[in-house]
Amino acid sequence: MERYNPKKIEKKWQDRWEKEGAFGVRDESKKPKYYVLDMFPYPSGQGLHMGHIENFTATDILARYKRMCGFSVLHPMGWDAFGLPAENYAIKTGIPPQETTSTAIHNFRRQIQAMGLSYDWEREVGTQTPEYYRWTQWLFLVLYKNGLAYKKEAKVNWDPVDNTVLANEQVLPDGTAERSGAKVIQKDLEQWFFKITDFVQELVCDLDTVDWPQSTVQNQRNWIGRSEGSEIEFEFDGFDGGVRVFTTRADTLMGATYIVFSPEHPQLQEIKNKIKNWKEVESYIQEARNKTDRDRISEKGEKTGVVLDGVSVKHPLKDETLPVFVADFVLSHYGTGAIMAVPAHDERDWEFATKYGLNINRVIVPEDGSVISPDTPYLTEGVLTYSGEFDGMTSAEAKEAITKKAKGALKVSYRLRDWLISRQRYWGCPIPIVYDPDGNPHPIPDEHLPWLLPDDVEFVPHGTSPLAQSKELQERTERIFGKGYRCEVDTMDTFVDSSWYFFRFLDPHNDTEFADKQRIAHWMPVDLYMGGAEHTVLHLLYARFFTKALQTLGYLDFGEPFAKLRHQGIVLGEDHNKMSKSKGNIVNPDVVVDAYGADTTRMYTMFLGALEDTKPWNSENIIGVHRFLGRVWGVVDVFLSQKDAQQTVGDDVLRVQHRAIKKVRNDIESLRYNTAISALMEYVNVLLKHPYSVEQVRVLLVLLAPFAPHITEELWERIGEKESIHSQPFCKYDESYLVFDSATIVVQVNGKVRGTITMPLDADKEATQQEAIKHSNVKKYLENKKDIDTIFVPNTLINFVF
RNA sequence: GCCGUGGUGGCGGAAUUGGUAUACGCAGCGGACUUAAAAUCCGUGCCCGAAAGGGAUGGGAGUUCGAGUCUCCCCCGCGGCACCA
Repeated sequence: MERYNPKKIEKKWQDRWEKEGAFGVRDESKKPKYYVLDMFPYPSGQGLHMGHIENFTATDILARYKRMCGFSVLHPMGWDAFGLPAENYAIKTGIPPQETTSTAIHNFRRQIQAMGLSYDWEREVGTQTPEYYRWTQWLFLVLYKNGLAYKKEAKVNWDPVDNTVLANEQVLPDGTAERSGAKVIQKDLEQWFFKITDFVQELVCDLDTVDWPQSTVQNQRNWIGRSEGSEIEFEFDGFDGGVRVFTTRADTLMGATYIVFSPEHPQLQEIKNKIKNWKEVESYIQEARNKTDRDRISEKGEKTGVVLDGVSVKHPLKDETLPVFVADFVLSHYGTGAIMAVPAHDERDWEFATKYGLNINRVIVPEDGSVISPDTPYLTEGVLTYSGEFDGMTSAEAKEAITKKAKGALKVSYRLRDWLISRQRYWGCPIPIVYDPDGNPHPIPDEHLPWLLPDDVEFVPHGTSPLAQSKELQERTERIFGKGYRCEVDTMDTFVDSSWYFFRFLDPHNDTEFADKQRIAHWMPVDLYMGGAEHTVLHLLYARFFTKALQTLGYLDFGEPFAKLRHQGIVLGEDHNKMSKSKGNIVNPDVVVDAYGADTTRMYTMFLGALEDTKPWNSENIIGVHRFLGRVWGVVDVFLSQKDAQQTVGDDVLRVQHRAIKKVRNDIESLRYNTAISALMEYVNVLLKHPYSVEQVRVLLVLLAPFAPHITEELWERIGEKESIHSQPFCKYDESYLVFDSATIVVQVNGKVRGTITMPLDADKEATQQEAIKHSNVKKYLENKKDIDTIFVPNTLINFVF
């Protein structure tokens, strides 16, 4: 038989699998289901990167394994195809995004097929197709009709380079846009929002019910930012009404010395005739409005504010009045938009109080009675002092007691805000809303969906949405709805497209529903979802929100879409840095596949290290996996040439064989592919040194099939099998081969290893001890020793201690 | 600053409940085959030491007969959040 040459076999099998539709779902009803899903890629012009290869290979191994274990496996692939890069490219070159996207998708599909990935191509979806976005629009309208999508004027993040509004999530901590890198500015615009905050409780609680990486759950929690506290009212002194504040430290109420409004607080307008210095206050508010949240902080931490002249409030539990300020360090969108300041126990309030010469009343001391510095705020909880009847209480006790006494209420606040989905861009899903001549919004009726994206637009941005220039769109709108109607010209954030695609895969060609109810009931939730950790906040939060919204509206009977989630780690360049064009360390999958074949590329990517770890690529190490496949080829070659000779297979070989089966099974189930591959290597190393027969060859090929689908299919055929190896049942192990009749026991003296002995299985302490002291290297340490204790662990270890 | 996560040979990395640290692979070294090279195969393989032995899992302490694994303190890397009261 000739040498192993992947070029000669991989294409052959890929073509055959495609022709036979080998990986479509069959037998949906009889077998247990398994839905294994990849985060679908944005089809960029660069083609697949190593992260995709790692991601897709990992799920492919599991999909193939589950099929062999008798599951009906749903394993689809699609394209998150709307988005800025294609549009920006169009602005530069004039080539329409439709064209570049279609080219990119072709290239992605070619690369994916060259990897031998077992997707069900019948179910391919692309978010940019009218068949798909028709249902994105339907989803928008469902939310709209149920009050979960609304339009309001809002201060929004405006990206002056991409000429679009951004979600908070798309603005980096330094105040620049994630995409363009431009400094984001503030602008007041009418925008569409989804009411994700309606589901905030479930979004937090249900995190307890999913099998997700700890860090991802934690990131979601951080983002949602739940905190328990109290709402307490401070009445105005001399006129009706009061200021409600939110605090998590009600225990410090007796130390509150002033009140601060955020500049956007609506109550300021209501009481403006009481404010003697309104002019000054108003100009401060105006100034603050022009700043981003980021700007407000980054001014070297220096806090600014203006006192409200003529306004003060009564302390709810003390006979005191407190001054009131407006200051932009207080956020309008969190809590009640106003705070009680306790400078003795809050860094920000301390800073502000120091600057403006305000009172600082310490009311908490450490529980252990230690002395604290008078020059800094004391931030930790402790015991109350100077708090009248509450003195001596701990912070925890006082929070409730003080809230009650002050006629406040316990309250939970969240950091999460509603999701702004309007984008002033072309290459996205049109928002299916028309405005009548009076400017009132109306949903576009179902019969006009999909509401098509026009193609008579220029791509160069003008600061308005590109759709506004489309003659066809305006004519269409007036033809259908009447003279004077105009339609919404913003498109949706592409995260909307990608937040429900996992439903569409269940029923991609359905033109009456987003997906058939029975199919949803059958396949959901996703059993394993795999993708990059960069989506731990946005995509996953939005997908969970949609699922919960659809559940509430009766379309689903579950609230969490992804039962189990895992992230593949980042594949670094050979220099241990993140792959990037500028570093010139990008490993191109096409080049690797061309050099070694898909099977080697798949296996090496999995052999790099633990799936979830960040690990560097190494172009020298890959040869090891390639050699391994060459040896597998050799094992079969030897078998074929000696087929007629009678081979006696030793028990040692059988034991290794069954151990390998068990290890490979367990490791695949727990996604530890690197060690599964090691086990296969050990098995092959043993076969190369001992006689084996057809059984060992079959086991080897079946175990290896999920990892290296081409070579195993080829060799399976060569040993005379007629059916595809990928429809064979996966190997089972026989426990009796894993039980040994003797055990190697480690002999230690004072905890140091001095030798090993072999004992019958389950030998008792007495027998083991007697055998151990005969060991020459042990004997010399035990001579002339008295009071020897013996620690004995059956079948494992004996330790002499003195 | 807060939350999470990680630190093991020259390199990538293994190590069920605490029980022979370094599996598997790369590179290295020695050898076989070959006119030669490539490819392939066999052997070797943490450090110090001639050996006996001793020392090693970021650093330091502790629990234990026994610690990569458990506890505490510190250092460093990575990810997230950060004026959220």
